[in-house]
Amino acid sequence: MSLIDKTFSPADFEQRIYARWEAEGAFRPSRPDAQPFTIIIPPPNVTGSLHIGHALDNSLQDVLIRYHRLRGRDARWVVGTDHAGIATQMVVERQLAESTQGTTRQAMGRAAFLETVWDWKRTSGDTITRQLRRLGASCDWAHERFTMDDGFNIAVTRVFVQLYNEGLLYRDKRLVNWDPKLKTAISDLEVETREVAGTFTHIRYPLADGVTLASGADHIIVATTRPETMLGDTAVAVNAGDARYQSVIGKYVRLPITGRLIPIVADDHADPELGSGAVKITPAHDFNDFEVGKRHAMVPINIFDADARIIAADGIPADYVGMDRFDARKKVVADLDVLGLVALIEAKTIQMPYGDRSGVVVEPWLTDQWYVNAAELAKPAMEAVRSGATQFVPKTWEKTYFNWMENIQPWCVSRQLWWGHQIPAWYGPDGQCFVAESEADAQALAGNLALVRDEDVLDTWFSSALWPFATLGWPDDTADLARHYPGDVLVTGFDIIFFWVARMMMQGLHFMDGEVPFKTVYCHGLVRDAKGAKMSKSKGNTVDPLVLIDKYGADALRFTLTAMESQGRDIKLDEKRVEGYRNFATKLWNAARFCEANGIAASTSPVPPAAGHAVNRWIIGEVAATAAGLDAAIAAFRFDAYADTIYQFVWNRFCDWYLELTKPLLAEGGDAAVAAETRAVTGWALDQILVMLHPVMPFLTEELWHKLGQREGDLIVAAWPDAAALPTDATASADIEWLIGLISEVRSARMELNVPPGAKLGYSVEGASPVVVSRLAGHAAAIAWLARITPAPAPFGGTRLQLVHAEATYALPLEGVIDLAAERARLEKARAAAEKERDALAGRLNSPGFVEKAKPEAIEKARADHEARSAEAERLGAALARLG
RNA sequence: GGGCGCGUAGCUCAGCGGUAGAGCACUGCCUUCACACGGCAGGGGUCACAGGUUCAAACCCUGUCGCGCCCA
Repeated sequence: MSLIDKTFSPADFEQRIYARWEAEGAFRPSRPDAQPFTIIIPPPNVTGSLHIGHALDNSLQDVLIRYHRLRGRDARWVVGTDHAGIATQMVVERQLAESTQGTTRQAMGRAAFLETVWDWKRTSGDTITRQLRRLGASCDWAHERFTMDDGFNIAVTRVFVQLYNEGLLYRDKRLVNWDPKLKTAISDLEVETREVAGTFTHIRYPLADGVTLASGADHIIVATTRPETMLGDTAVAVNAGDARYQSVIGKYVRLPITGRLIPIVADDHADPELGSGAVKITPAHDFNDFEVGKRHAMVPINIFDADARIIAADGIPADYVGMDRFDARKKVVADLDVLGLVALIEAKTIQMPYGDRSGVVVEPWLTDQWYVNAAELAKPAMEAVRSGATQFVPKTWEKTYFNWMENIQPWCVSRQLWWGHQIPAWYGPDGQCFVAESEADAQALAGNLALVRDEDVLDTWFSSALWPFATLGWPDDTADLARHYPGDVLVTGFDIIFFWVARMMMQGLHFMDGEVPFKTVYCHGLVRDAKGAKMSKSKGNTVDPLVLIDKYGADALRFTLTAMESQGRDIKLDEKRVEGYRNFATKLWNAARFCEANGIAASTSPVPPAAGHAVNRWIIGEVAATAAGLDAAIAAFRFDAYADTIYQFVWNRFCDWYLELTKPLLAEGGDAAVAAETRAVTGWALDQILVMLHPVMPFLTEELWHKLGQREGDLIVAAWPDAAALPTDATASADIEWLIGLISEVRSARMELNVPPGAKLGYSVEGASPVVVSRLAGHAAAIAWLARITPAPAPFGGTRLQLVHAEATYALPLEGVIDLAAERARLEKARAAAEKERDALAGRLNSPGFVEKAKPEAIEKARADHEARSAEAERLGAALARLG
């Protein structure tokens, strides 16, 4: 047995312990007959590093995995990383730009660029997985996956081809959100709408052919936040019911600058209440206008290239061509102004779409892209949640899920990037499309046509959506799949319900014969700084979990995040909390040192030792209650309750009372049998603490587990206490609660009267029931040790400290130094409190309706409490009377 | 505009129908033979506001005010 060091220093053992667990395969012990418990990790970006959000997400998952592993289940935490298409490609491109050569991917070519990304993945790809190990995450590393490994590539291709053949995935020309910086299409979800200060430009469009409005005006005023798009206008729309414009429907306006004639059409999109009631229609660059254009069979006029620069479209003057969209905007307004056509420019807060990765304004742009029929796939995904096959925790997120799913749009899955799964589609010379799992298969479909493969790759989330089954070997029919699909719980942030959770639901149900990918989705909140601000690098308020781990230990960080996780609410992380839980770890460490120094060692059995002494019987019952509380917390996904329950037990019960109450029992000269029993029970209880705390503080508990004695195996695979099977003793419990109450009363009274802490006093007791008399005798040593009072029968009266506890009155002589006024004040205060409660209870008992309508337990309790408070008030009154 | 959530001790949060809780912070005492990253004791809350339901409301219902998030 090794001695427990005087100082608790987590850095000394955390990494050593983790390495041993991993080397021994402890994260996934062979349990072929056990019920599986499966969690799939939200795969972190392969080139990322661990941020505090990961720390939270993975701490919670590890708590669940370790708990169920301790409960004997075949716990498997499926792990791996995501290739993170756009994010990774951006990182590598930035590096290329900043490198000495200052090159670009276009200059390198696709093959060379991809080789560079793979190199980067190989060199930095294990950063995050190393950091997850520092956190203590007990993942199944032996089967680590990557969304671009060979097996995953097969799965992605299979899914793409099958969805295509089922008509659920198709190529279409429609407006997409185009990111002119990244030069790729992005999905609706990757667009974030921001409110920015902009302008609303009112433009006069001259009516052609001499027609006029009802007002006599020779022009129509339209207003726009994006004047440059007028170069691509194909119509002006007015509402059919708008009297102002009746006369011009079907007529034309002469579009300024371009000189084109465009029709005035009637369409409900034009709202008479808004602005002039007339709107310009640019089908190629506005989602609403695109729909208007379709209704009126207009041919959209695209005015931008991929960089959002003006192209030589119909009627656009040559001096505009090649101009950036924002420069073009200024020029359009200037040119219109020269023509006298700018009616008004007003400042206005406008909603602008931005690319979430690039941060530039997204352009609606007409291109050919691949789409998934999400609305169709969403049907079973919604039904699965409605039926309860998959449940969200907290339940409120189900509403969010339904709300989005019910309004789901076609999912644009093609990206004009290089890093990712290249789309398995080939084109013939005339654009004929062949979708197949391999070029050979495509060629077989195409016959003799020369084929060219689609250049684009798939949205990263397309592959992430397959994570719950592709990681388990799909499309092969594997044993892993049979055993671990569906997963038990998915733990993730609410912010990726749409991106990821919903899509896993859709793909999982579709490709796994209607089986959901997971039974429960636990959504946690965001980690914010201590003041509640969102953490961001630009604000400089980020907290690096590894810095906290270095400073306080991984266990303290894990405990903090677990304790602060109360069902989905955002976490405001204050380093003081981490410090506090490090102190808790230290407390337990020192308690274990104390045990070791007192000859208390590892217990040999999960069954509690036979115990006769009340304090020992009591602590065994307390362990049972704690285990039951922890079981309930896990069942309800109350991580905060889990942390709180074990914290209170360890510190406020085990350390503060049990270890203190048993000190006299272990003292020299005591009953050897009782001492032996106490050592055995203490060792057992400490073992149970280590087991019960292990899911949250795995390193510290494993270290102590071995320091306390020879073990057959590691704590990580030890046995969780069976709460229902542990003996509880109500009598012993009442006994010890009485004892704790008495000691607390005595201490409190001593403090209030400034009795020197070390002073030992005698006491007399009056009104003690036989039970109390026997308890006073039985616990005399503990009372002497902790309350510093010993029996010294003496007549009541005179200058004594008096206190009332459990219907008995105790009197402690103070050798004449008692401050009578202070003692009187103390007793008065206690009596007033007792009387106040007594009266409140009487009021309730006498109030009409209470006795007739309240629950019997409530009435019973009120009566008992009333009686106790009355008796207490009387005894305190008697004590006051004796003071004189 | 639609939806969701939150306003409880100085701070961060539990509690969600039967006498207001925790951690931190604060005050006092204690270098007592596990622990000063500690021990013991203590102060501090008209549970945002206004109505309603109930024998009983921090808790349920309605409304108001304030704050946050998501979607359009």
